[in-house]
Amino acid sequence: MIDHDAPTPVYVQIGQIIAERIRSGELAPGRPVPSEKSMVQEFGVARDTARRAVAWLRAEGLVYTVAQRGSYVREG
Amino acid sequence: MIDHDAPTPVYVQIGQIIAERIRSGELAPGRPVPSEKSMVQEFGVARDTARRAVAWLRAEGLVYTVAQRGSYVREG
DNA sequence: GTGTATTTGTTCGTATGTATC
DNA sequence: CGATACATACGAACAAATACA
Repeated sequence: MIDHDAPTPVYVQIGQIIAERIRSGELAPGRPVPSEKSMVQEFGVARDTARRAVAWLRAEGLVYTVAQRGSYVREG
Repeated sequence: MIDHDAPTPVYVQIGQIIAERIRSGELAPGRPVPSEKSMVQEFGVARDTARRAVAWLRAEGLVYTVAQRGSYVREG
């Protein structure tokens, strides 16, 4: 799943996996994306890495984050 | 603000800027100095460099650091 | 209304790898 | 070779706001 030896940073790999779930419709607009904690568990990474993944998704314009709530798939 | 081409290391330049704020009274004794993160944002450097700046300020005896809390201007 | 769990926000500590000077 | 600088990654601790039983 995650390749720590790949040239692509782990946080980008995770971001791309989530992005694929969005693109495929598995994660529909308005729906919450996995929490940092669940990403830590699912991918076996540090919270720092999970946070970077979410930040990457935000930078890609795919999600938005609400403090103390979570991140959600952007509409449109 | 920061001159990456100067002979003085960037972390020292930042340390001197903070030191000046302390000397001028802008940062009073007991008050927290900017966090590593805010230094990263304000000066556009890596966290590593921000940490070196704080370490420099500690070495100069101007601040002390509390884990998971921050660094503060030394009294006296 | 009260407490507990969840979730993001923020902070410093540590280590590794790469590149440059 | 050593110092500097950046990027990545994991760890630890606490705060604050929200959600829920």
